[in-house]
Amino acid sequence: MEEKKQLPPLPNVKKYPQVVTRFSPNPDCVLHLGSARAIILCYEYAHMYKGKFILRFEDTDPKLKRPVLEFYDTIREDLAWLECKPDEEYIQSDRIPLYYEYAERLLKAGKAYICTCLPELFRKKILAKQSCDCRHLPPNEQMERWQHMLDGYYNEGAAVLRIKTDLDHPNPAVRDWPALRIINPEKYPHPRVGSKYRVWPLYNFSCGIDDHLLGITHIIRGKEHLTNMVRQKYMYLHFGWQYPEAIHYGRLKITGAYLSKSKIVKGIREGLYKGWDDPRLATFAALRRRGITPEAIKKMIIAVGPKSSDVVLSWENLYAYNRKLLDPTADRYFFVDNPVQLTVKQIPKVYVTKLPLHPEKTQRGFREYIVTPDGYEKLAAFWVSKKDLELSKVGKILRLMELFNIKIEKLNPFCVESSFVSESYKEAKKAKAPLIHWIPIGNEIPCQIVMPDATLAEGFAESACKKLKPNSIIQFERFGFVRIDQVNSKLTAYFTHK
RNA sequence: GCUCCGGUAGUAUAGUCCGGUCAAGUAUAGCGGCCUCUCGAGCCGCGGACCCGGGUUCGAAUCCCGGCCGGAGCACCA
Repeated sequence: MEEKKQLPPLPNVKKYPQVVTRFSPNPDCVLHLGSARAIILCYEYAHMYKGKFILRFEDTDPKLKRPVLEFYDTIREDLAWLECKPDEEYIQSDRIPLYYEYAERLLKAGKAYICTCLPELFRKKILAKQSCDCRHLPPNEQMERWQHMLDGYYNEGAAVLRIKTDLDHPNPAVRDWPALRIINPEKYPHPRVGSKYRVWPLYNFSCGIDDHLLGITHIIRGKEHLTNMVRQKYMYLHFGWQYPEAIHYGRLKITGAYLSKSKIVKGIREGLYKGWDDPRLATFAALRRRGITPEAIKKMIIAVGPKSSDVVLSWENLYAYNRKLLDPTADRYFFVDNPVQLTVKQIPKVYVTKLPLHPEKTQRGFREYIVTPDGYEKLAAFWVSKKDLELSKVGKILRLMELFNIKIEKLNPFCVESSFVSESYKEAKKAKAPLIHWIPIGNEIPCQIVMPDATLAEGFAESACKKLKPNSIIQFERFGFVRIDQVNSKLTAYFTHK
């Protein structure tokens, strides 16, 4: 049984009236398993302490990481699917004037400056722990330059607002970091606010301002942001703000899956993947389509916890969590992969078989099939999997599950002949007969199963599957769990796992 | 190269702050058995780990130093 794994306590909870966390994606791509750690940790901690969970879209780069309108919604949907609904939502592109206000405050206080140096020149200076000339200009001149950033006097790339830090800081990356830059609004309009703004905040600025303004008490994000915390702390010092608690967890990977946005986007653009929900991807859309439950993801993430070391999860791990949730609830059906015809002779009577929908929960009901022996030979025909017959030879005894036992008499490539030997299960056991599943010919529906590697398994599902609803997760016995995707004249399902 | 993190069984995690109860717990995977009209589930059992080397100490997975390995950051990205 699965232990009820608890998250370790959050630091300094008592310091704050209420715990507030946030998940802040850039809506430039769909979400994938790599984001699960941020989302679930933030949500779970907020709820653990009866706090607040905020969704904040960080869409302040209309040029390099251009947001896409549809992803705002898919992210909201993914969060809803994960049952991590935010209490509040903010969009940074709506808050640009606010950032300007704080930028001006810093400028006026001499805590920031507008730098018009060539990037290479600035780099050289900062590496040598030297200040550039712009740094010393008085506030009124800085304000003038600031106006020029806003009014278009400076072109894209000509000026940047920098936050003053310690030029002696051992890490050159934190020295006088850039906070706002110019992006040509005509060339790079923002999908939400169009060409309204030409000065856009960089991550450390907008994130730092918002974390304070929204009252975030605990920042939970990937450790790639460790130096960003160091940078932002200088700004907090300038404003006299107190920096929130910060937890930087390690990267989460899963063996064999690409969890990088750029690779996913590239694969889709090149047609390698069929869409955001291609089964080979570890996007939430793909996991959802494959029948991975949000609860399984949640349990796995909570088990992994907020450690700062990287983790490489295996699919088996995720499957194990999922299987535990699915096994008690999934109804059982037969699917014959790669069907081969099997005829059985000498069937003594009409068989009416009731197959339980769940082996341990017969109250869930049954599927019923009638096997009527026909003609002089008292013959009936079935579909069985090629794989099951490949292992048998003439003379071998097999049991058709919940039906009767047969003996193989003739093996042809597309048709196997056999005859009835006995009815009881006990005899099958005594003979150590393999149990195989079957579908009476005439009681089938064509069925296609999309496998995790995007290949197809084709065959027949039993006719009872016609009543299934898309989205339900069932188990095809001896085959694996699948999620029903479409039901029409043909059944389409996605393979979940064994 | 520089600046930071981190290294417990195949995988993940507990323990590391505040040394002994840890010859190291748990889950999953593996193996064996039982059970079951699924190759699913369940039950029982088995094997499997503290990166290396020094030091401190009566005693170190836990503290100190050195090394090795892994990761992250070093963008007018987030």
